[in-house]
Amino acid sequence: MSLKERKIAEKKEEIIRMAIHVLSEKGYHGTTMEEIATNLLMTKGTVYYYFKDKQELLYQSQIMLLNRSLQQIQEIKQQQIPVEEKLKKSIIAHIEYILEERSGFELMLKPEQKFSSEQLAVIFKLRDTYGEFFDQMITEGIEANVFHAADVKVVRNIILGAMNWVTQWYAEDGQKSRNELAEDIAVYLQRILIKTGGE
Amino acid sequence: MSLKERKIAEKKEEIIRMAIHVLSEKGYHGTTMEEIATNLLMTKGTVYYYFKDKQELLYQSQIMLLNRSLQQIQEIKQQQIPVEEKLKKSIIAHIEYILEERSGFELMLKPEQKFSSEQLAVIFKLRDTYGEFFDQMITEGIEANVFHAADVKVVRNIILGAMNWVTQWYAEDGQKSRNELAEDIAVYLQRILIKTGGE
Amino acid sequence: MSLKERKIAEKKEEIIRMAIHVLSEKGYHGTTMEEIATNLLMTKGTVYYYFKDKQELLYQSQIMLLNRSLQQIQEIKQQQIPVEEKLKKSIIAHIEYILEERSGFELMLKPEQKFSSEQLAVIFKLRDTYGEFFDQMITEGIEANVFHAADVKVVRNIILGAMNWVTQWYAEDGQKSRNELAEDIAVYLQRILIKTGGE
Amino acid sequence: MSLKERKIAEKKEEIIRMAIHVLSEKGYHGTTMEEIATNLLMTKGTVYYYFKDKQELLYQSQIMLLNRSLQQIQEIKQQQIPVEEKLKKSIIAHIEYILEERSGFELMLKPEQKFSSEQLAVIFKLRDTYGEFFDQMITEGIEANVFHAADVKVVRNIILGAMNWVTQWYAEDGQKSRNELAEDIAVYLQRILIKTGGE
DNA sequence: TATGAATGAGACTTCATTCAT
DNA sequence: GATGAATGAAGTCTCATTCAT
Repeated sequence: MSLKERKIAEKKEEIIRMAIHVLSEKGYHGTTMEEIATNLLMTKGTVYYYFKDKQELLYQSQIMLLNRSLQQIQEIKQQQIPVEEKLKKSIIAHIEYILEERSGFELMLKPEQKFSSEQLAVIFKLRDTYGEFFDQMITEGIEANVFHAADVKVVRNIILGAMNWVTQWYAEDGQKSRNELAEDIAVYLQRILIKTGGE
Repeated sequence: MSLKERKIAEKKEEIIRMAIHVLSEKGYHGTTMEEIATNLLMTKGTVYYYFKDKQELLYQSQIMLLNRSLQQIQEIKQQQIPVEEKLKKSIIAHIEYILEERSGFELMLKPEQKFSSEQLAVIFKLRDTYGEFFDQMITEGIEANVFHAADVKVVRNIILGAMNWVTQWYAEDGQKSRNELAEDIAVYLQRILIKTGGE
Repeated sequence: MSLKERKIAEKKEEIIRMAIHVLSEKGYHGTTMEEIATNLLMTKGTVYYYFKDKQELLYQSQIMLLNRSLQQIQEIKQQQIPVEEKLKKSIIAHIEYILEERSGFELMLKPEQKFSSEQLAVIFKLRDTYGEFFDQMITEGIEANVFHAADVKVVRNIILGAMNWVTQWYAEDGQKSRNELAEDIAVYLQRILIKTGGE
Repeated sequence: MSLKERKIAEKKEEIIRMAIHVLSEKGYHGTTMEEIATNLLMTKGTVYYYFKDKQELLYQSQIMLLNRSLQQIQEIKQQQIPVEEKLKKSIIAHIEYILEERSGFELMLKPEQKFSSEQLAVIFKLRDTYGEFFDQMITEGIEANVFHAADVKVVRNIILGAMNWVTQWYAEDGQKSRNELAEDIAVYLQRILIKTGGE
């Protein structure tokens, strides 16, 4: 039984991965069940066997993306390192992940148009939780007197925007590797927060 | 003749404005010719009289948005004020404009999917020009010894990302007005560049 | 304008007539938009231009059938003839109409499964009104001392059932014409109600 | 072996009963193999193990319904009671049965659309036999000088129609129990046939 | 200029049916 | 005997687009 369930879970994940992939290239409306299926060498019918409709599949895709992000940042949070270090690691992890999946945007945009209200509630909850991790790090830094920021939420969203935007301009063939780029951006973004000597 | 042409131009602009509006709410695929037309109290046929197809209409919309942005920043560039001031004004103008139109994203994303290669060439040209304005300001600041940045292009894109992302999280009902928000963000983003005393 | 509206109304009616026709042969689920369209030498798209969806088209079909029936019986009601005569005429008209359209049943069955609650409300209202015409005739006959019946509603439904069932067994090739058959049935059904001498 | 066969027969009957049940609520096209199976806590595959296809299953359902009806009326026929009494009992039995199963209609309607010609031959044979029972009772009554009717077949079909229609209007919550209703209808329908004093 | 009827391609979805296990 | 994963045909519906008026 557990074996069978795992098989199903695997198949579902396989489909979700493909959905995320197509999604990242074609966008929500441009993604068709046909294309997802064909890429996996199955028929539409099979996809519908595992997911009741397109919305459900894309919702699950979004959930998987969000959960993975949350897991990453949660691990970083538990490490015994200075808060500046945590923030830096979080930024790097986020950028590397988003470049890996290349699908950050399509699903983030106008989710109200795409999902049901129950689905939205879950999605917003996860997003909030993720955002709050950043808030906590920033607040912690302020309390430790290494950061300064009048409006934590604004700073958090500046950081998120700068990170998410990366998929729109980073060219794989560029001079910098993903990791180098992520490191650089982390450094620049830290400058917004870090307190400097004189102050 | 010139009068007739102006009339046509006006009609086109009217349609483009509505297209931008619908686009900002429904996204590229979600925007239908029908809806654009109905909102303007005309029929689809009329829209097709002025624009040969949907792609052309949305392309013109994108062009209009980009040109207006360019105009704004060009005006700022010509002002006789310190470079920090110019950058700040540019950031504020960009954010206010993007919040005004709320359509920055849909068209910015994955333009390869939406436009023909000729159209893309024009779009990328305009985007580049816009980006270069920021690059120039940053470079100018570095030369004037008020900014510091190892990789101008990365910093430019951090700034663009942070600004564009605003549409995704700014709530009109919030405590801050658009202008206040724009000012705040401008201040935070400057921190990335501004050289501080000790250095 | 009125001309244009009439044109639309005509087209709609043409489609409705065909819908009723196909419906009477294939049943609700068996009726496809494709078949309705093809029979009319148009494409599905055209049908959808006039009716927003299948449900709406079949609902309009039902409404048309009911309204025509109501009109018939209303005309009979206003005639200055004895109540027995009215009932007889109503029965004959009903049977001839139902044999003409051959679609009485499919739409009458389980309407709850087919229509929205607003649509159902209208349908039930019309059905009730129609049934009440029969009730009124029966009651009138009782008051005039020519009919007798303890439970008017039961008798009404016996009559309706007997009439509607005709489509299930009447063979066009039979010895009796539609009119003869209708007359016969009317006579038999009257026996249920007519008071006989001795009583 | 006989045990095994009985087991199979039982399973088949179980499935048929559920098919009849679902059918009565959803209609022919609305009934899915999936729903029948799920309601029985089995899978579609199992249903297909016992019935080669949907048509076969629904055909068997129809046969079962018809055979049960036939059995009932056959028992009544053999009773040593006056013919009026037999007819009355037959009517009551029919109505009670049809209200019990609530599925009389869906399968009776347009069987040509649902079954193969071999299947149809059997169904029509059974229906005819059933109808003839009524014919025989009517004829018997005429010969016994208690009934009068010029066209037996028409009267038979009036009776069948009135009875079958009951499912369309009888409300379980009504003032009358099923039995009371059946009795009432039987009385009214008898009026069509019974000879009155003067004649 | 403007309309709106008509089209057709393509997307989503359902479901009877098969088949290997 | 029973299962359930997989399929494919068919149906509903949307929408960009055309064209005669």
